Amino acid sequence: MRKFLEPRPQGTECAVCPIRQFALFKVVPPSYLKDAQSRRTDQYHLPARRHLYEEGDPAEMAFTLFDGWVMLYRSHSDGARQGLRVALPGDFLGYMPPGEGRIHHAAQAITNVVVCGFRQPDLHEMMEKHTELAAHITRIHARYMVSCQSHMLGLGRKSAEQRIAYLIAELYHRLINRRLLPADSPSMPFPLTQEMLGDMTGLTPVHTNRVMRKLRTDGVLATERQRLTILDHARLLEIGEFSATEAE
Amino acid sequence: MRKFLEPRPQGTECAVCPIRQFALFKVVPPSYLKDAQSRRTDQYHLPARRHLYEEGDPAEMAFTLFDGWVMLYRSHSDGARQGLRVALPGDFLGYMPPGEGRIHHAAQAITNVVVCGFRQPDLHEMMEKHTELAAHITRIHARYMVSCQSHMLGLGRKSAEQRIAYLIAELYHRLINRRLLPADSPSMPFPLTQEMLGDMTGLTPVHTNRVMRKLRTDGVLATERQRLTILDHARLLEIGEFSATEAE
DNA sequence: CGGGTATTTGACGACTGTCAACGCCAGTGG
DNA sequence: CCACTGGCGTTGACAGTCGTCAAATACCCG
Repeated sequence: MRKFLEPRPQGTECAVCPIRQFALFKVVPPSYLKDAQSRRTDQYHLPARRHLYEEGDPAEMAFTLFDGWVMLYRSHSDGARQGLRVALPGDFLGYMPPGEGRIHHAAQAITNVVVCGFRQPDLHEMMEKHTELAAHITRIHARYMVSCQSHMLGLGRKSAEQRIAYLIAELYHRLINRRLLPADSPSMPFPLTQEMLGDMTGLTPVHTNRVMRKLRTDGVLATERQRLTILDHARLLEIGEFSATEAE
Repeated sequence: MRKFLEPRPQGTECAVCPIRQFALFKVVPPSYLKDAQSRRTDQYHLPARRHLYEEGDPAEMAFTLFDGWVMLYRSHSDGARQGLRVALPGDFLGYMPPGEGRIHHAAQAITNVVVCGFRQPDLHEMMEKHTELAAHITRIHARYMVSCQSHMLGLGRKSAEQRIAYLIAELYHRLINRRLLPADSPSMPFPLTQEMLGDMTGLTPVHTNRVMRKLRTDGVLATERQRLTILDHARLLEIGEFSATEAE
């Protein structure tokens, strides 16, 4: 285990998002769970802003995110970051198939984070023994791919306002679908800084701010510290062209 | 088989790119090949500009591309298309894991195309029997994901010129890596219209044209009908920030 | 030769980026 | 308790890349 991953201290639960399901194992029969348990490392804690891994790191470990939010991104030569995905509790990060040496993106903790780590070779071995696991990882990847493609459509063809509205709507519905937020809650935890919002949407922090102001003055949403309230849900979906059926 | 897929007439081989390997099966032991052969449909021919499938189609079939180029894209509400990937011979298209009802992108033939189709349920069944196949599809997906992420970095953070240079360099190196083009060939088949180039890079056809003109007058490349010659390979990679190691 | 498609070019405008400055707030240390 | 500091959010002025609109030219195929 990397040295910056330390056992989680008592009483430091992440307030943002407690997890209630663990994506990697929920479809695996209980008999395999023992195998899995014996191979996984303990839960580890990573403070906000630290990296779980960086671009070019050897692909040693994959992680299930138990608690907290993580941003996956790639860097441009001028230092700008392009966000690839906001990982929420239950997400599976950093997996690479056998033979791939290095990971091509970075993962940075947005909040304090709890992960469960697996060694990649152990995962590959388990996948060979348990086809359900292989099928499940394939399914997870296919879903990521679809959301990745929606994201590409946004980056290439949508306006700044549409991209931001889409991202907020997507996060909101993913939280609800995972039971990390009550289905009727108008407000949600929102630990992203405006700079990170810009990273995800391919915008500069300054322009992100302008768009957020517009969404606020238009009465679409309101922000408090680390929280976001959706005032006009229908309009948010309409602006972002997000349909509630497409969230994972 | 869909009605628009017709058996390929004699003597209509696609001149652009003959295939020499079939990605889906090259790692599957010969004993499984018989199983695969018995399940796949025949080879089918699709003329340029026709769709293999469209957004929202039920996910019945997946395809291995034998010959020709295919563009995968998603559409924006205003009708603009965002290209997701240019599929080359050997690529695997349209696969969805079990339980997914509909495909979320469209696939349009750029050139005349030959594909080999598989019914999705057959694929799912085969994957359960043959873990190598499941692992291989996972590997294919992971690779697609990485190139998808490079594409996102480009859409979000690179200039028009960088995106176009990157795309051309990527296509060139993918053709070479698949032995569809001699390693030292300075020129390549290039059946994309400038409009499709713009679709792939998130630009308008007009601006695509301006960038292509600049690349031409700067002596980086030259175009003839359906062909593209790279005059200054080093500079093309430099502009696009493409490193030859990242092509599939 | 004719009609449709693709490419090319110019003028203009808008969306978004850049640069710079200021305010707010939380945490820190005196 | 208060000054200090650093991070984040906010705002304005200005610039530039890229999109829009329109039209002319070149090219392909029947």
